[in-house]
Amino acid sequence: MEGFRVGEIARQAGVNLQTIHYYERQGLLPRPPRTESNYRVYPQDAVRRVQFIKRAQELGFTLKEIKELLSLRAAPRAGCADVRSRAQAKVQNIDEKMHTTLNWLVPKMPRPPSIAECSERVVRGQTWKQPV
Amino acid sequence: MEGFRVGEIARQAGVNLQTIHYYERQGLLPRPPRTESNYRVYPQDAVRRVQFIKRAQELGFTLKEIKELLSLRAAPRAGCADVRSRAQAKVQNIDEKMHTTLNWLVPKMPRPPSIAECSERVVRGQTWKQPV
DNA sequence: CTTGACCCTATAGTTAGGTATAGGCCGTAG
DNA sequence: CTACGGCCTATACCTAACTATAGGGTCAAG
Repeated sequence: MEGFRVGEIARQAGVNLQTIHYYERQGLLPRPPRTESNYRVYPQDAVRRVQFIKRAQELGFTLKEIKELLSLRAAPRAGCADVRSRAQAKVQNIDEKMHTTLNWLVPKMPRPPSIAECSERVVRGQTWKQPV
Repeated sequence: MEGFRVGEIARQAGVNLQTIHYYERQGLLPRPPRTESNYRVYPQDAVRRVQFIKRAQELGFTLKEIKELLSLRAAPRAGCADVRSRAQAKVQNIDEKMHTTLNWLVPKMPRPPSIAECSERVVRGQTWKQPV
């Protein structure tokens, strides 16, 4: 009655079953206990962990980096600052790239007030009175 | 005397020479004119285009998406709103993921004021009085 | 007591995005 | 003239991150 089987975890997390196995082999998911018949049994918490991996990945973290983040999170209580600073570094990185990229993309804006303001506005989700 | 050869572009953009060829094959870089002896001759503008590709990639765009962005940018003046909205959508996407990811990462914060504020602070690069 | 949905391991194949290599031409400095 | 660096094409190879397949066990329903 306790726990879920691998297919259920995969379904709930929206990934392929083989992906779960793959993450386990790569050390991203702890090896779960098995039933008598050798089936993996996961806590429902596993779904969130897989979802976290997917999100972090879409933020540009590699699986290797995610593994590190997860091990830091797992650390008793130490490493908290590490996790924060790593996440922060990544975010800052993304932010910088976002700005330079937008600065390059948008100079063809209609009467742009200034390239800086232009990308600033894009970042903030604001629009112009005269879209084109 | 006009233009640069492929090696120079690659060097200036900080990528492998073969990468330039690869981008050309994928339609990300226009086929440049050639010399008598069949050497590619690029405008110095090509460097910025390659750098843009790299930055956009690091923002999570695939080469396929970048190709679209570039073609929109190339459009006479139409498509400007498209470029903006695509960049905007991507940025918003990243932003959302950043928040949910951080929300999951940081719950082990020391006396966190609230999970929401916690991740908010991380995003803003603020720290706590008692880091750990 | 067999069928079907599930699980297991192991291995092979796939896609994106490069990177390296082979075999050969250009062009200039010695 | 020949050595050397740079370029050409074509092809092969590589890594990350899956995804599929083969061959076989489990187990509850009919």
